[in-house]
Formats: sequence, structure tokens, C-alpha cells
Amino acid sequence: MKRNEDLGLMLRDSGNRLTEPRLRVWEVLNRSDSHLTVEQIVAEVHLADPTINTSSVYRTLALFADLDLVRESQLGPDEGARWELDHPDDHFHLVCRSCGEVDHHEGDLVDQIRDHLRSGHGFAAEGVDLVVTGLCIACAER
Amino acid sequence: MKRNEDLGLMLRDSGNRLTEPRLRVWEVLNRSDSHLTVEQIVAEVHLADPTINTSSVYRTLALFADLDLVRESQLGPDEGARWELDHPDDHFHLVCRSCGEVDHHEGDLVDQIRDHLRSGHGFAAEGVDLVVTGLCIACAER
DNA sequence: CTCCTTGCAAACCGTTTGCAATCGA
DNA sequence: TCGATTGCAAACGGTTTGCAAGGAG
Repeated sequence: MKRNEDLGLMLRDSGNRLTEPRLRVWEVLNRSDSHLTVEQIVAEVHLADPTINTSSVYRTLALFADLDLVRESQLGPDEGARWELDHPDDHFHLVCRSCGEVDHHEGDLVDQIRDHLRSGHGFAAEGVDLVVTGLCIACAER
Repeated sequence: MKRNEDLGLMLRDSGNRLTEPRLRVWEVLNRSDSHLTVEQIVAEVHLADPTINTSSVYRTLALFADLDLVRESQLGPDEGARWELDHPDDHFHLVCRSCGEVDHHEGDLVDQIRDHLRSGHGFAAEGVDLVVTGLCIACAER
């Protein structure tokens, strides 16, 4: 498991320790293609070790976010926060309102948006957070 | 105040009553160019009538949202929800990380995104929620 | 006169925190 | 060993809810 060794390194490099809760949360985030709520993460973690406390999961997610290992995202008002591995490339979220599926999408769209804002309006875009709801291909065909 | 008469009509049309709290919240939302937190709305409302209860403001906002008069938006994780008048045209948010200013921005960018997703990926976009953080012109020049 | 709406206070619920015990390095 | 980290339980804070009094139509 190369990724788990990596976690140990990344933690120690930043003066933190590799522990059960941290390892389990890391495994869950890597296994799933994510967009998990804290509740889902806790449930998954508990399959491996039911003694791990919810507050440790929160603390772990906060630590990982500090280290830029994960990212918190808001898929809509009313929706709770969701967590995903931090992705170096620009991407955005497509949320299907029929099947509820959430997809990443990569591509140059985010760059196009940045360019549009810089040249058109002089706004120096840094973070671009794009959440699109609609119908995915599968549901549109049904 | 044409808009306030309108509120009475819209409420009565939908089987609701025009009341103090509803009128005051409506005035605040129309006066400001919005993106107000509930806390800010309550503070403004209290200038006109300090006896109006916070829970009434919540209930009013929920009602207005049902009637599609206002919209709740999330400008970032960690940020609380913000409310604005529902705007028929597509628009998105530019949040300056230096001065904290939040601007609407209108234009065809949202349509471009929709087109891109339909032609490129077969995704039928309905809601497009775009929040961009960065530096506004004023702060970039400083 | 009805019954919708409000103010009030308590309940809610996801998240955070203080603390003593535990565990990693 | 020894401080970082954990589990536990209590605290927190924004939002929601039950209820009796008040007010719109």
C-alpha cells in the first residue's frame, strides 16, 4: 500500500504521528471516489474499527485539510459538508438531481473561467468553485 | 413603494398574510444589494422593529424561498449561509479575499458553461452555482 | 370570528472542546 | 520517557419546533 506509507511520511514530515484513526480515515477517502459526508466516513471507519470516536474523525479531517491532503466542499445549501481527496488539477462537480450521483469533472473549463474573468473584468481568480446540478446522461436517457 | 405592494399581492396570491416581520425582511433584502447573513438581516430588521423575533426571520426566509422570492447561497465551507433576492438572470459570485466584498456578476459565462457541458459531456445542466474567490480590481492594484 | 402567524423558550443536531488516560516515536 | 492524540461527555451555536397569545382578513 504505497499510499498508506506516504501518509506516514507526510504526517511525520509535518511533526504529526501516524495513528489508527488517521490511517482508517485515509483508507476510506482513498478507497471511495469520495464526496463523503462525515457521517459516511464514520460509518466506513467503524467497519474497520468501531471504537474510533467521531470527534477523532473530525480532528483528523481538520488536520488533513491543514496539510492540504483533503478538501471540504459544499454541494448546496441544505446539504451537509462533504470531503474529498485534494486534487491538484482543477475540477468541478456535477450533481445529478435524479440519481444523486456526484461526479468530478476535469478539463479546461475552469481555466476558461479564469481567463474570462481576468481579461473581461480584471478579477484575479484564485479559487473556482463550480457546482452544477442537472441530469446526467444516464438519467436523461431514461 | 411599488415593491412592497407587490409583496402583499404575492403573499395573498399564495394564501399567506402580509405581516410586520415579512414586510421588514422584504425591505431589508430590497434595500441592500444583499448577500446578507441571517445575523445581518436580523440586525437590520431590528433597526425598524426590535421586537421581531429571530425565529420569525428564519420562518420568513423559508417562506420567501418557497415562493422563489429569495435564494440561499453558500459562499464557501466555513461561511454561514447568505440570502439574496432571487435574480431571474444567471449570475455568479465573485468573492474578494482581501476586502471581503461580494459581487454579483452577470453575463453569458453561465450559459457558456451550460453549453460546454451539454455539447461536451451530455450533462443537462439546470442549476449552475459558481463561486470564485480571488482579488478584485481595487485590491489587485494596491 | 377564524385560524394563520408570532414571540418565547426549549429542543435539536452537527461540530467543537476540556480533560484524564493512552499510545507513538 | 513524554508530549501528541484519543475517547468520552459536556458544551456550543445556528436553526427549528411546540405552544399559547395575538393579529390579519
